[in-house]
Parts: sequence; structure tokens; C-alpha cells
Amino acid sequence: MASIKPRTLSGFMELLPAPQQQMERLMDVLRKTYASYGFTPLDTPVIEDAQILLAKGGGETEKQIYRFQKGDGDLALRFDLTVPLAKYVAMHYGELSFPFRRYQIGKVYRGERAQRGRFREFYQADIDVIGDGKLDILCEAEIPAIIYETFTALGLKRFCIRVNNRRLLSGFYEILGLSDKASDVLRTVDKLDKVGKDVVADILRDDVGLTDAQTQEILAFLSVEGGTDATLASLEKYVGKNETFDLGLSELKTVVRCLADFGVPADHFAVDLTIARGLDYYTGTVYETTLLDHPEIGSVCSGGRYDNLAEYYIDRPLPGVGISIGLTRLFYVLGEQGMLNDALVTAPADVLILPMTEDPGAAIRAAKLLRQAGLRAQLYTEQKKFKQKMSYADKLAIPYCVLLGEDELAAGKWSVKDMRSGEQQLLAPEDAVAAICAGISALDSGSVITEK
RNA sequence: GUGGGUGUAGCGUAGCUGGUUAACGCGUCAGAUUGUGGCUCUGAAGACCGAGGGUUCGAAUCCCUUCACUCACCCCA
Repeated sequence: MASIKPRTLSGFMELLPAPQQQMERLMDVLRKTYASYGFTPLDTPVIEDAQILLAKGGGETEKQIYRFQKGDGDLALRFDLTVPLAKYVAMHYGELSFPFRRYQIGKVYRGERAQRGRFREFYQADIDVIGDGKLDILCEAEIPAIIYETFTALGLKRFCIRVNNRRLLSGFYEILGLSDKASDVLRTVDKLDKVGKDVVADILRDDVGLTDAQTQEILAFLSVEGGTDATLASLEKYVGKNETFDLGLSELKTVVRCLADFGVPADHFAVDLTIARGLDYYTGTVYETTLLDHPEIGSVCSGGRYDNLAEYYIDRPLPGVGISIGLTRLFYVLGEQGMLNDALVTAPADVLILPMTEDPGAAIRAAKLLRQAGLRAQLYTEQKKFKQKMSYADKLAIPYCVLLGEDELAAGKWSVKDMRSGEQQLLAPEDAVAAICAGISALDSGSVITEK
């Protein structure tokens, strides 16, 4: 008697075969696109020494990280892929060539309350470019292009890459004399989309403790209408007051100026002075990508520029820029919206071979022949009724069955049944293989995601 | 961590102002069709109504406790 009820922990995603296939396809597209920009694949351990992952200390990471003891070890599950990358680069500094461009798709773990689109275990698909000492601004400008290319390759159309610059913001808050409150202000302002101007103003005044004048200045700064050009133009009036601000603005302008050359359409991009995610380590350009039809789910891709990736592990400035696609979240939204292309879900095999005689030898040899022709062939050897075997092929959507009974063996031929048309032919093995190959290669293809 | 909501066959749900054998869809199994799946039809199996306690002649239904899940906040992919 079974006594333990099987269950999966909250916030952990477990998929059935068909959706799992779709997930793998998403990953394939990401790998391919990332690789096309010269990023090399990397994998690092899921478990690391807690000291490594918590080097920075404090904050949300400490609260949310899964940490445990094993023997004398103080261990933790990785919280993101960036810190492990920092360790990796610091460790292999002498063996790597810079700029080091790596991509990594892996699971990360956060011990927070799960919610719609928020998981405790989820895939991140990261790319980062790490420089040795310096890193050119063009690397930051290239990122939106990669995001655009990646999302487009997935089949997505309605998304917006929003960009901001942390230097610009710090400079602006220095000008207002608010450097010490900058972090609270940023966090508050980040909610602008969600709660609206008035609420933000109230919080800034009542909770953060700003004057009315400061609050108004900030809101005016943030809410310029009229798109990228108007926003950039409105920033000119602060030029000359603060070096950090000026540097930030010039970086932002460079990023924007290069967009067209990189092939990012203007309608998929926006300068948005409110975004300020990942306050922890970003120092320059920051990116956040949302699906236009599903803003409520939050960002599905964000990242930015950081000055000193591995300062806790190596005395060597290693600036970098990177982004992370929240693959599990993206997959979840797409699935919920019926945007995953079901037509692409394929059977686990092209051919199911049904031996119907005592001696399975002929079937085993047939399977080998089919595989040599590049087909995925599966033997069905269970002692079940014939119709159950057919039904199995049907449920798995296997497009062809090869039936091998007394009649076929006597004739030295195979009965090939096309499960979609229902037609069945008695063919010589080589003709059968050719027919099946032709049928399989005619199957449809398309992008992973279909937008309505 | 703080505050709402929900727990009913494998899955998705109805029933919830208490009242006999807890209903439906999907799925599963059997048969119509003994070397032929899907479609259709017929039938069957499958639920101590999350768990524990209480109120009552009587509880899936009301009350308490607890656990689980879930949504929102914090924070974030």
C-alpha cells in the first residue's frame, strides 16, 4: 500500500513530455542565437560554498538563498548565474581570453514565496561579456540587439526593450542632493508603472522624506512624453552640473545611436528612466524587457553593466555587461497564453515497430535499419493486444507503424502504416525506409512561439 | 515575514442558504471491431469530499484547529 503521496514542492516546475519538448526547443533557440554572437557555453555547479555565493553579503540574497550543512561544509544553491560566473572568471583569469563572452542556461534557486510566474527553481539563460580592466561601451550597445534577435528568433513580436543608465540616475540624485536616499528613491520610482504617479509622489514625500520640490523635480524628470528623442532632449538641461550624470547621458546616447545599425526597430525599444532593477551590482546601462501584452508578469529579461564583477575573488577590475532571460517565467506566460506552437511537439519516435511473431529478430533488425537511415525507431515488445499497440502509437503521435507478422516475414516485406492517413502498404524493407524518410522530412516546421 | 482566497475520483470542475446511493467533463479499462489506432455507441472501475476536532437526529455543506496550495505585499527572472 502506497503511503506517501507524491507531490512537487511549490515553486518548482515539472513538465509533461509535450511541454518539456517545447521548453527544450526554447533552449535550443537561445543556445543557437547566443552562439551566433560569439558567446561560448559554460556550466558551473548548482551547489557552491556558501561563502562564495554570499561574498557580497547582506540584502535579499542572504534572506532567499538556500543554505545547508553537509558534514563540515557550509553550502548553498546558486541564486543566479552571475556570481558563479564571477568566481569562475576569477579562478581561471589566467587561462581565459578577454573580452570573455559566455552564455549559460541553468537552474537557479530562490527561497521566496512562489507566485504566478515566480518560481523557487527556475531557468535563467544568461549572456555576459567580461572585460579585463576595461570594456567598451559598444558592448553595452550590442545587448539590446541580442535581446531583440533572441526574442525574434523565438517568434515573439510584441515586446519592448527598455533601457536606462544608473550613472545618469546617480548623477541626477547627486544634483538634487539626494545621494544618500537614492536607493529608496529608485525603488519607489520603479513602481511608477504599477501604482501610478500620485502614489509614488506620496511615498516619496511621506516615507522617503523628500520635499515637495524634490518630488516634483523627480516626477518631471521621469515622465517626459514623446519617446526616446524627447526624453534624451529633456535630459540636456542637467548637463554640466555633475560629471557622473554627463557620463551616464553620453553612454545612454551612444547606446541609442547604435540601435539602428544593430537592427533594433525603434518600436521595440524605449528609454525608461524609471527602471532600476538589480540594484545590487549594476553601475551603468540597465535593461529590462517585458511582453507588451503581459506587463503584469514583470520582466522576462533583465540585466546591465557592472564595473567590478569579481572584486571579492580577485584584485583585478573586471567590468562586464550581461542579461538574463527568465526562461521558466517566459515559458510559463507563453504556455498560459496558448502561444507555444503545439504543432511543433513531435512524437518521441518516427516509427513504432510492432513485432507479432514469437521471434523478435526481424523486428530488431528492422529497427536497426531504420535508425541507420536516420530515423527514430522504437520497438513495441510488450505482450499487449494488437489494438493497444496501435493505440500507443496514436497517443504518442508516432506517424508510422511497421507491422511484422507471419505474412510479412514470409514475403520478406514490411507492412508500413501511415497513421495520419491510415493507409497501409506492403513494401520491401528498402522501399519502406525510403517512404518513411520522405514522409518524415515533409513534416511541418515553424517557430516555437506563435503570436495571435 | 505580513495580509486575502481555495482544498471534492488520475486531471479539470459542480454541489457549499445542512437532508437519503456526492454529480459532470476529460482520462483509464472492457465490449461493439479475435492483425489495425483516431470517430461513434454501450458498459465498468475509480472519492474515507486535505487532516483532526466540534455543533446537529443528520455535515462535502456550519464552527474551531492544523496542514497544503494559491493570490497580493516585500523583493525579483
